[in-house]
Amino acid sequence: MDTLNRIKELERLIIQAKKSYYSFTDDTDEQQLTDAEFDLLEEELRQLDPNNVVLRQVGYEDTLNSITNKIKVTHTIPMLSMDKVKKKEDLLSWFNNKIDSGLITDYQLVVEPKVDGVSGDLLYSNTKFQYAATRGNGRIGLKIDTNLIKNTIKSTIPIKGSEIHIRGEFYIPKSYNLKKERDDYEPLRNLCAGALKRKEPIEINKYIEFIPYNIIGTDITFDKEIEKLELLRKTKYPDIQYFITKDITHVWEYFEEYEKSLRNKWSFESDGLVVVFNSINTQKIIVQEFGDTDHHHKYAIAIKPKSVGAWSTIRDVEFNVSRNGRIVPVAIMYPVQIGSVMVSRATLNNMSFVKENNIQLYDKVFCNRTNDVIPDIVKVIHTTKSKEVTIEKCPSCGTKLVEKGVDYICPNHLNCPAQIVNKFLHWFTSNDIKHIGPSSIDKLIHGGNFSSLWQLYAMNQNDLMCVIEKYCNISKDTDTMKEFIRLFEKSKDQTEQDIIGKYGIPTIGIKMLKKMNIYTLNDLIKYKDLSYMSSDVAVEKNICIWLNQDPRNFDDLFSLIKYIDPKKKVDKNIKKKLFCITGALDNLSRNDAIKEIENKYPNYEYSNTVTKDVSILYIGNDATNTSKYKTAVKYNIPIIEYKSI
DNA sequence: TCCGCTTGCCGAGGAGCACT
DNA sequence: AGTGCTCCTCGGCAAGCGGA
Repeated sequence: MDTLNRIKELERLIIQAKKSYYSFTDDTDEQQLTDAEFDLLEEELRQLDPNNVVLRQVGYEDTLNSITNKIKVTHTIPMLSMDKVKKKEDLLSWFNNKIDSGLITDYQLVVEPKVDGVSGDLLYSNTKFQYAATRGNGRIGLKIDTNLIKNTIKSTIPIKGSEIHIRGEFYIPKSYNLKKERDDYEPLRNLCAGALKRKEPIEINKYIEFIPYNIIGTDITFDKEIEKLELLRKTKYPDIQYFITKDITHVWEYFEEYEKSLRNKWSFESDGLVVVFNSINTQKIIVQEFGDTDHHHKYAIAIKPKSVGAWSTIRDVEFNVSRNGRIVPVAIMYPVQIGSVMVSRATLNNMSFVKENNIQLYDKVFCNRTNDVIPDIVKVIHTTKSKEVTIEKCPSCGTKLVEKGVDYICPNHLNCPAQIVNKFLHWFTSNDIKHIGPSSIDKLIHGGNFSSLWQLYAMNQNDLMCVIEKYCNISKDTDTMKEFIRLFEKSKDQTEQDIIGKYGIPTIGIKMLKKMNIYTLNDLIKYKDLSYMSSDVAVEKNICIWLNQDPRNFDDLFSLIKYIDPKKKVDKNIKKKLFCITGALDNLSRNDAIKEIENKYPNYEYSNTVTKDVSILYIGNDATNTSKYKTAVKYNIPIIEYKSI
């Protein structure tokens, strides 16, 4: 068998093994591979084809979505988005801010179009095409079926290197629309995104083009940004026209030229210009000196044109209830065409926003789409019919609303159906559990009388499937059900910290927990102490409020963790935390108590004595006179009654 | 500036359902 | 068994607000 066939064979075996590992059929005919056998297959494939897509998939479980047949791909270098400016002075301050640091000697800037399409990453290995992937969330994208865009993809490029990533934009040229009447113009970006998701190509797929703007690869380095663009010309993909200057004011003049005429001349739709320092060394200096944010580099910026808008009238105001009870007003407008889409809704953020901007029902409003995406009301004119927007009761449960900061809040946090639905939804989305959306959750909660997430985790798999089948209209034998169950099971495999972070305590996400060194419920409960109500640290106060608001808050999270039982999954990076015990415990020996705690909290370790390093002191009866207790008080170490765990 | 939280429109396709 | 309609969900493009 030749190498190529063996590679195909290995791909097939590995994918199949991953699939059967995660399917829940009783298909005993199929022989299951042992882990070792599986590893051997992977190793062999790695030898033959180090960059094979099958090896790059995110863990076994994310390999293949059985419904869409999409494979996840990790971007080892994230595909970041870009910071934006709209005004000349903002562009100047971005530039001057860098120059004023005194570290930059090369002022050259490269200006290029920001093509409005779907971002993509093409991987080439030793000149041969391997795969194309979407940007996804910047870190994990989806593989694109390149059968859909056979004409678009060049199978080889004359650039050597074992791993060459070509980054650019998939787009449909404007000429596609120009053949039509203006009223029939189609939204090209959406159309392109849709076409890339198809199972079978259609006519429109032939129009899709790819224009590269960045190249990242092993064994290649550049001194200048434009060297990348010049090298990319060799790929025979369409090339980006760029403008180069040392003078930032010329950049703005070029932008004005862009708005006036260039934009119309180009064959693709664009949503602004990209400005980047030409010298790669300068880029590096900026990264070192100014860092990166989560989303973008600071050595590049996008200049965005004013967004287009249109007039409409608010015909209604809808009130959404968020998972934390915040009331969010949304303007419902008579549908109006903006660009190539119809807009009928725009958020009004909160009731203070409505009042401060004097927005009323039946007002005439000018609606933008910020950066041509999100509808946004920017001008308001009252009419004779205009009427003040008011709300007193929760639209979901009827509870009287209370004012809190800029928001109106429904205080019925535990029983308000809308809040429960959104809590479920937040958990499902943050855990990447798919196929159960708002509507299904609504039916689950109303029909099935569910009110807490732990109730789902307390069920066995078959009962869960029955419930989902009954209330969410998904039959047991469908791919959707299998995929849902797979993802649901996967959600059990995470640390206690992950669970707390995703659970949705107001203002507390995973990053915040890490910052605060909260790993477990044990770390969390210490904030129940009412002294944190006056804490200067807002998040401490928030946790304190949440814990004391209603004891059922904690009980609910506690039950969820109990049923998920995350003790198997311990983050190895966590330094063990020390705990100590003092005082007599009812019906329990000291040793049993230690075992119990260590079992429950695998990152906790018993310490004989109370030192500064001890994180928690558990106390039993009559413990307040012990020296351990006094030392703990002295060092400000949290003291918790053993009973409370 | 970071983090959490909230918002909209579009096309593709899975799945249920009523009807032939 | 096949067809068309409808509901639902996903993933593509994202930004703005508020608090610290």
